Amino acid sequence: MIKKKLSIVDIANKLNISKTTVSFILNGRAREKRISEELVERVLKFVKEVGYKPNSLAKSLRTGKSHIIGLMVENIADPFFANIARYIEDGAYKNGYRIIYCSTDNDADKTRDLIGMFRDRHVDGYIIAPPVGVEEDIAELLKDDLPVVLFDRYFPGIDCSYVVTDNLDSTYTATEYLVEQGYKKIAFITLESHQTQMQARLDGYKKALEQNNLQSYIKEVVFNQETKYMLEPIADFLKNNKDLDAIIFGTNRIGTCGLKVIHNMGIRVPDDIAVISFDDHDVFELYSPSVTAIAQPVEEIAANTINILLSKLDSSTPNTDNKKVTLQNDLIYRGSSQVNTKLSAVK
Amino acid sequence: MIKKKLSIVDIANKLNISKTTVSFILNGRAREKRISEELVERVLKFVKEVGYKPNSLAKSLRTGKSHIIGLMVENIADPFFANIARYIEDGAYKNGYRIIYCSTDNDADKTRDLIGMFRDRHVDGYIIAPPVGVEEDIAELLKDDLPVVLFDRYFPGIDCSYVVTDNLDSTYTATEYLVEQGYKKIAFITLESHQTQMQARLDGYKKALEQNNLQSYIKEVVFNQETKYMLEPIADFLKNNKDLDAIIFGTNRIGTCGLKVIHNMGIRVPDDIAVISFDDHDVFELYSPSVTAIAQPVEEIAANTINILLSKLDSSTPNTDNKKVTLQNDLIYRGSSQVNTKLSAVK
DNA sequence: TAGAATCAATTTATCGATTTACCAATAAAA
DNA sequence: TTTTATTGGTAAATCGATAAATTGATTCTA
Repeated sequence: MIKKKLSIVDIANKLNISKTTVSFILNGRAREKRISEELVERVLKFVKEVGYKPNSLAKSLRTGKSHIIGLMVENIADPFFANIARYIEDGAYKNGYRIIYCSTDNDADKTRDLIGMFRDRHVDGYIIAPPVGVEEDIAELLKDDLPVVLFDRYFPGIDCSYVVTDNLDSTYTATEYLVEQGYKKIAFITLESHQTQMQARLDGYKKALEQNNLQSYIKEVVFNQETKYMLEPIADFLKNNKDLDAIIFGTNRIGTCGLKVIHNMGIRVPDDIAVISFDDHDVFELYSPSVTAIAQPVEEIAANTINILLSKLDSSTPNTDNKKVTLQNDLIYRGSSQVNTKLSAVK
Repeated sequence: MIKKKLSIVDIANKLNISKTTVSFILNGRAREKRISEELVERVLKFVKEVGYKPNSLAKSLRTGKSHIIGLMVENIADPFFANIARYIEDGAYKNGYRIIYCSTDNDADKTRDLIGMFRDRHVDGYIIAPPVGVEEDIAELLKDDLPVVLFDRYFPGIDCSYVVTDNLDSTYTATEYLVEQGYKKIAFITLESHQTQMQARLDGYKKALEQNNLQSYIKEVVFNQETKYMLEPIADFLKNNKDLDAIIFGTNRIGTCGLKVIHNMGIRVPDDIAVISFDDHDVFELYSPSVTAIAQPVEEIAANTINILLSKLDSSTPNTDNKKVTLQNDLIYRGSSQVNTKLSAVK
């Protein structure tokens, strides 16, 4: 007894009226089209009764709007992106939009392919944490007047809305903080990457060291999904630089990997070595003693991103300039009695 | 110079042939429809040249297939679900399917709404970690012959494919393990939930205690997105049960929350209290000393789930019976020299 | 009183594909 | 010679919605 799905034509036939009338009523254009109250009610009642729902594919084909937002993150399994995905989902959902997501793995070719797939599915808007190498593809989207918001990183040469954090200032402040505490041999262990946010983090570190005439110790690790392949190079680096007294990790992933190495090598934090990591994570809070972290305002990032996109999608708002938002990170001091401080206040 | 997207009609016109012919050629039905080699080549060449891609909305409307899979998890920000989402995405992607996801928050009403939304978007298949209360909605999907695979939990009364893990055996073995070590006052702190997997975890704990004539200490915490609201009840429970010598946590979330409380209260693990948590997490590995965990085979769960769904979607495979898979969890012994063991080997 | 405006819908076109049904010309079979 | 098959396609129907153009009846205006 499979009840075939009803179409608008079925509704119209059952009520002996035209499907257009039904369409107008269902789209709230009854008054505008001067359709009698009585008929409106009759239709609405019947529609509710039989549980009719318009086929959104057909609707999308005709209107060109899919009410779907394409979300491209580096890796949905990464807690930073997973959390952002959740907040974005909530914001979108409340406004009648759905999310179709995918992970780019920072692979430009894969990303290009995914953008193409989003395009031919006619997503209404794009939220992208873009890998290096897709500048032209983003530019293409913009040229075709499609709503795009980048986050986490951006392309300096492209005029596009984005939401990022003050990466450079954060690592600068964190490094300065370590210097003030008397640390001299401070390493920066990060992922090998040419993305703006990763470069900025590195630059902040370099800037602080230069200003203090300290030597830099930089290790760039190649990303790998398999944790063991990330542990080895970190372990090697630490073995070859036994005199380090502090480390800053460039991402949460490298930070947890680094802690595993430190843990395995029996190095004590902060007695043997001080540690600060970019991105906050339960691990940093629970590690003994807990680890100071540069916490990105995940909820704010997501809220800004989705709101900018929604306002672009809202045809009633005039097509204003692209919004470029830089949010402040929180340096969460741990392992001492200090109070957390907005980085601005530290500067 | 925005180039309007080409349609199949444009292609046909430019080549002075019928759109039907173009369609046949593009869908690989040229031979079947006896279209000349020469024309096939001419069309394919031209299509590639102008970069024409069929509008997948129109295609979906006509064929009824969207090549989209709907994925409903409890919360995409939870590392367990985020990881599964990632593996499922990969499996789907390789087979030409895309994922549209949403978080149910274990809310039956929200889930019902989301199922409805997936339906009218004509997703080809459903992957759902269902909350209690949507039995009828799942049954409805099945009645309409839509491909559904549940995971993480299932409904005993409904004949539907699912992939779960041996929750009962896992907590049973974990509890037995603690008893063998000489622990007597073992608590089970879990989320308040009537889902099958949570009940099974609780049952495993109870079973082991009963067999050993030990008293049970059970605390069920109400889930809350805000961490602080989960810390309080756990802290209260621990304060009121100061003589506990071991705790088993029912999920990774409650486990990390529990560790935070333990950490804050200055309780030492395992000197003051032994800890085992369901689900593995970096936190458990890095906590000092590290925490024994019941690791669910995330990749296997995802692989089984997506494969079962894909085989349902593959019309060439006959519509076989529903597959009901129970995978084994890994008890990862930490904080001692023991080797990890498949639970089966322990039994 | 002819023409315009209003009312309350309806008819028809359209979005961009797939699919069914058909066709004209030639070759092979009966 | 008539019938049937094969070749190489095409025209039209269809999926389920929205949008534009149209309609016939009534009422208002000059």
